[in-house]
Amino acid sequence: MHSRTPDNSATRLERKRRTREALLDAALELLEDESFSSLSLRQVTRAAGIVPTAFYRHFEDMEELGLVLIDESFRTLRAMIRTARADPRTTEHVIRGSVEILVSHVHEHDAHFRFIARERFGGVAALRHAIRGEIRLFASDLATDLARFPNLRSWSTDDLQLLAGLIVDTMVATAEAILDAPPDDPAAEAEIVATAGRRLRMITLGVGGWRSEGAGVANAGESRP
Amino acid sequence: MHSRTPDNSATRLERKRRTREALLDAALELLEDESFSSLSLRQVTRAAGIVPTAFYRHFEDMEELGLVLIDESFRTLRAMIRTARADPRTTEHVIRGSVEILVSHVHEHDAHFRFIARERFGGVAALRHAIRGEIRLFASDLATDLARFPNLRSWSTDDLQLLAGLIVDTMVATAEAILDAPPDDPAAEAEIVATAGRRLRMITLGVGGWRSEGAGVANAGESRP
DNA sequence: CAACTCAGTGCACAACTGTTCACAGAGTAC
DNA sequence: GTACTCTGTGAACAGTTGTGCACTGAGTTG
Repeated sequence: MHSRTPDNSATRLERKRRTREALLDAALELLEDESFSSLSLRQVTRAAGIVPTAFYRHFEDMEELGLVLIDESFRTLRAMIRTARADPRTTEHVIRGSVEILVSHVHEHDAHFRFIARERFGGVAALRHAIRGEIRLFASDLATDLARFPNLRSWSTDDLQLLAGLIVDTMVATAEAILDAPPDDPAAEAEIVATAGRRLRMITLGVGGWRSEGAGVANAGESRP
Repeated sequence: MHSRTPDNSATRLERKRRTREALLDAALELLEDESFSSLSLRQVTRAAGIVPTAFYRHFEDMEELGLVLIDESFRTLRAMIRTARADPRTTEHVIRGSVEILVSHVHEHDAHFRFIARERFGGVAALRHAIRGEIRLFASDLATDLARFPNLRSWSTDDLQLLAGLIVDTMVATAEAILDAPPDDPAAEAEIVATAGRRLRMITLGVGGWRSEGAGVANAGESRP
């Protein structure tokens, strides 16, 4: 072991990782004011403190950087929901907990969430599709989790997907509302949170009376002609 | 009235109106592929067939053009919903009719809706706020309409707003899903429509068992501490 | 018919964009 | 210690952007 880079081992890769992160951070911050498609490579490198051409040492494209940002964002989101499901007792508990965790995480990673909300239907097709795929996956995960609740155990997977989709959409709308609310206005935010909770409760009330079209009667009006 | 421009009266203003419309149309078409903030004045004028500087004869700004587009879009939306409420018998009728009308109008004015969906959380603050205001107003209108239903007559305005918001959000999500679906794929779209109907039905089922926090018990957990 | 209005033109400018290329110099490998 | 690797540099390119300015010429007006 003559000179196996004894203690400052990752010095080179570490430096690279750091400027890469600087690029991502700079982009994320710039994206609070404008949308991705209008964000230029030069702006990002300028904010990151490197020369434009050095960008290509880390990403082939601005699009590639955008996809990495999406991946980052949903990684935190996934961590969030895992916490929310750690202690699932009743639906009421889950509702209250989910909303709380959603809110706190939106605040903690607000730049990421703002980026996601903005690009969900933004100008860059690749980002749109990536985000849409992640949300779909998210709803799918929720559906399998919902299957564990006693009062939903008899539901068809189709109905569970329906319910999960409705819940996820409500959560997405809530997150978007929080991001759009005036910052440092606890009253406005409290109302959003309260509304989110009531909405979810209203939805779960519908669950009690729900009877699937595909189960009880015939499968009427569904994609099967 | 010696020469009150007898029959070709609006020739001049008409020509102006026409190129103005050409600008708006060109912008709308370009906006199908990219977001507003990345759309340049020159692109629009190029597509409209005029020279860049002539743009200023019609709009002071690109932003002003954007706001006009939003106004246009919601004008058609408003016309739509007026039709949907023309014959309100039962909630079931209203649901089915609303979804149908929404779908047909999204198709008819898909460029407008795509623009709205894209800029709802896009990079330009002025457009975001304008759209958000219009949607809020939309939900408000729906709430007053809901008040006419027998089974909702006893509801508080707060609860009606809640319900209306939930419905509008679901409709918005549906419209966005339709726009994002592969075009000319009737199966995918039929599924979206079916899901929308089922979601709305699930929500209205919740209505039956709903008991307002502010009415029956105390106003628990609301913004009043 | 002469005078005027004004939508659209054409040129110019400085600023910014993405990407190329040869090159520096610190970090690493042997 | 020498040779190599590779992140970041700096100049240069062709292209695009928004906007100012003096203009043309058709449409309108009295």
